[in-house]
Parts: sequence; C-alpha cells; structure tokens
Amino acid sequence: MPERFGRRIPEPTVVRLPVYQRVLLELSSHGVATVSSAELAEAAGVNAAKVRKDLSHFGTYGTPGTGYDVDYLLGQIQRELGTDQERPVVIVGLGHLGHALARSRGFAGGGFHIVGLFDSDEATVGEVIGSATVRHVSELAEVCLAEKVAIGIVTVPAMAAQEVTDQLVQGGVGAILNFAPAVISVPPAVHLRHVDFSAELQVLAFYQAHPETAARRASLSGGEGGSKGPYGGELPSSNGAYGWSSGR
Amino acid sequence: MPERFGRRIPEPTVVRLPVYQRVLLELSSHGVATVSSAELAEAAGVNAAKVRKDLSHFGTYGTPGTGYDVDYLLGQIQRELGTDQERPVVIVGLGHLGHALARSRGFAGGGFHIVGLFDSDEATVGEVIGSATVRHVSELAEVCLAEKVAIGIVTVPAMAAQEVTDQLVQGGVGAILNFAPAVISVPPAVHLRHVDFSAELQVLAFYQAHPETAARRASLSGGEGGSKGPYGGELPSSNGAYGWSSGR
DNA sequence: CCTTGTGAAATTATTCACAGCC
DNA sequence: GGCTGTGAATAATTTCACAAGG
Repeated sequence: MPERFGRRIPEPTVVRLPVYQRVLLELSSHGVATVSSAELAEAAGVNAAKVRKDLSHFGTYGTPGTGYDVDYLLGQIQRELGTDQERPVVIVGLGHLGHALARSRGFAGGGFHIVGLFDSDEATVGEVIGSATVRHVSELAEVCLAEKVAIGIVTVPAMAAQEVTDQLVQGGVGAILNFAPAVISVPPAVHLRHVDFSAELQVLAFYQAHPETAARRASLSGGEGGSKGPYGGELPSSNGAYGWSSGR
Repeated sequence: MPERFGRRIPEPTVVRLPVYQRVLLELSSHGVATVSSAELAEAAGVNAAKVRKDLSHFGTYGTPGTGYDVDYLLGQIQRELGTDQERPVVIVGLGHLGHALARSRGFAGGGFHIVGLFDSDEATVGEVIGSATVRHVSELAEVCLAEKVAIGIVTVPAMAAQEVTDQLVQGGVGAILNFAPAVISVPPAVHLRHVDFSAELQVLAFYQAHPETAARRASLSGGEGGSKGPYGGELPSSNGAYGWSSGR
C-alpha cells in the first residue's frame, strides 16, 4: 500500500467513483456477488488497470483469482462518497432548469435532501415544488446557516450567479454546484464545480468541425475506454419497445 | 510555431475554449478592444500561461506588449468552435429536464438549432415547445437522416439511454450529449460527452467528506486557478438588489 | 517596461507488466 | 489459471522562465 491513510485521491479518480457506484448498484440489484476489474471496467467504460489503481487508493481489497465482492465494494465507495449521510442542499433559481432539478430523482437516490428553494421573482415565491416551498432569495444566507446547508445549487442567470454564490458562502455553504454559464469565484475552502450544458455542446461542435482531431475519450465517465466494448464491429440494430416516458 | 496545421488540440484546451469565448463576448460587448493573457486568465479562472499555451495551438497571434485584439480573438475562437455555422440538434426525452433544455437559451446563443423533439409517451407527443412539436421516438432515426442532424441530446431515463443512442447513431448523428445517468457506448466515429448532475453532486459530497484531500481545482472552467483572483482576503459582502427572476 | 510564444522542467495521470495469491 | 495490487514506464498536461517583439 503506497500512502494509504494520509491519502490524496487524484481528482480523475474521484470523478469516476460515482460511475463505479452506479455500476455496482446495478450489479448488486441483479444479485451479482463478485465482479472483476475487467468486468467493472467494461461496464464503466474505462480500462481495467484504471479501475484497479482507482480502487487501490482506498485500500479496498479484492480477492486475487476472484475479483471484488460487489456489496462490500459498493459499501466502501458509498462510504468514501459520503452517500451514507443525508446532506442538506438548496437550489437557488427556479427557472425551467431549477424546477427540473427540484423535481428530479438523483436527490432521492442517495444522500441529498432539498431543504430550501429560492428565487428572486415574487411570482415564483410561495410556489410548492415537491416537498419544499419557494422562498425569497433574501432569506438565503439565513436559511443556509440555520439548516446547516452543505451544498448549494445555482441555477440563476449568469448575471446573478456570483451574487447568489456570495450569499451561499455567507450562509456557510461549503460546496457549490454552478449551472450558470459564468465563471464564479469562491474562497479556497469552498468547493466549486460547474455543469455547463452549452459549453459541452460547443465542445461537441468543435470535434465535429475538426474530424482530424479525434480525441478518443468522453467527458465524464471516460467513455469508450479503448478496450473492445460493445462496439466490436457491427452496429446495434433497433430492438424496439420503448419502455420509457417523459419521466426523470 | 510547434505543429500548427496538422494540429492536435489537447482536450483540456478544447474544454476551455467555450469559457474564453464567453469572456471575450462579454469584453467585446463592453467595448474592450484588447486583453492580455493575464486579464483573460483571471476572468476565465485559469492561469495566464495556460491561456497563452491554449491560444498558441491555433496560431492566434497576440501582440507582445499589448495583448490580444478582443474581436479578432473572439472570431478565431468562434471559427474554431464552429459557432459560426448553425448545427441541427434534436432532443430525445421531454421530461422535466428535456423541457427545460428545449426552452433554454444557449441554443439561441450560438450555432445550435433545434429541429426535432422526441418522446415515447403518447401524452407528450404532439405538445408544442418553443418552435417544435414533440414527435414519437419511433420517427427518430428517420428524421435525423432527413434533417442531417449533427448532435443528439439524450434526456431519457438511464434505462432507455442506450436504446435511444443507438437510434441516433442509426440516424447518422455524429455527436451525442448524454444527460442520462448511464454509461452508454457509441462507435468510435461518434463523439460522446456526458453531463451528469448527480455525479457532480457526489463529487462535491466526497470533497466535503474528505476535507484533507483538498484538490484545488474546479471541474469545467479550471476554477480558482491559483492566482489571487477576487479572493485576496476578505469575504464579499452582500451587494443587494436582485435583478433576476425565474428565467433562463 | 510590458506582454507574447515557447522550449524545457515539473507535475499529474494512464497504462504496462508482472510478482504474488487464490 | 485467473485476477489483484503496484512499481516502473509512458503519456499528457501544466507551469516555469526567458528570449524576442512592440
């Protein structure tokens, strides 16, 4: 073990953890008991060496010759991700996107609990979405302090993103997920991540405009990986029967 | 010039391009004529050396002693990103998130034009959102072929994501932006990126659970960068006057 | 002086490849 | 025989630092 406990986990590893978790959840629900790094890698769209290296950071032991115990590994990853505790979150900005997130599963899934919704529009204030009522943003910092909010989700227009972020920081919020297409800044102790849909579209446009620059890699999950995967040659044909509706 | 034309642009550079573009758009609209790498870096939340290295890949010349011409540089980046052409996109899955995206600006902004909306729910089919009418997903591949769709946006539940992706691929779509919390695979010629809101939340949860592992970097835009930035000490205080509403 | 563009150095991440264990 | 964990090798990215241009 290299530097277990006193650990510094590389960011790319942290980003892959939720993917592994999802795959393991799926395997577990299907009653699969063990999984090899190669199988996990294929399902997560990365390569096997990466899976093993990633997991080794946590001192998670697999069994040579067998692989990893699915439920044990899942538990380890959930513990690492802190998915085993409920974290209070707030959403600021209840436009279309904020509404969609407020209603989304993905909170339900694990470890997140909406304790507040905020908007600056008096017409939106008072609206009930799911289990929460929209409050005016002037109450934001106060509520964050009172509810010990851990994560703030910013879905306001770009112009207002920094202002709202500052309120969250004043409210003692330690992590912010920004959906606004704006660069915002926070004190060093606050964690900040961006979800930028229009930037992602532009990146795709770039690659279409530059077919010669084929970076064989996908954004979040590591994508194609490189190993054969489902695309060993033939295209998948339609397998009919659409079993989904407008949910999510 | 190192390998200009015959260029292979590093992915991290491509991902920063939309951020630079946004900053330049802002500067340009304020009538700023030139910008130094240091100023651009600060506004984009990265460091100056990175800005210069990034821009050097495109043979974009700044002027020593002065900096970059804002409008010229903006034009170069937009050309590189292909923002100067309209790309036809479709959205598949009109749940809350799909609705939000369909109504979102960010398409309007530059280079993207919604030519189709698809869902499997008969109750949703026929609904008019913005300028498009929701069609049944069984028409997906056919419409993509007919409209020469460049980018497909997948906002269906995880279970259906691979199936829908396969239809897009059959429809000749060359780039896919997946919002479903699922690993999907595509042939090597198709570009794939993920936007995974719940994974981002989990990453933030991880860092909160591990304060010792403070990776000073943000996801998309490079975040704090390292240079002083607006946080040179004091916390920003509330500056009142919320000028935004539920829009976006 | 100020600022670019860029080799070279440093840092970070991925992949290889194999010893050791089941 | 199959599979993990991991040092060592490789590749990719960032940062430094400076020569040359305005």
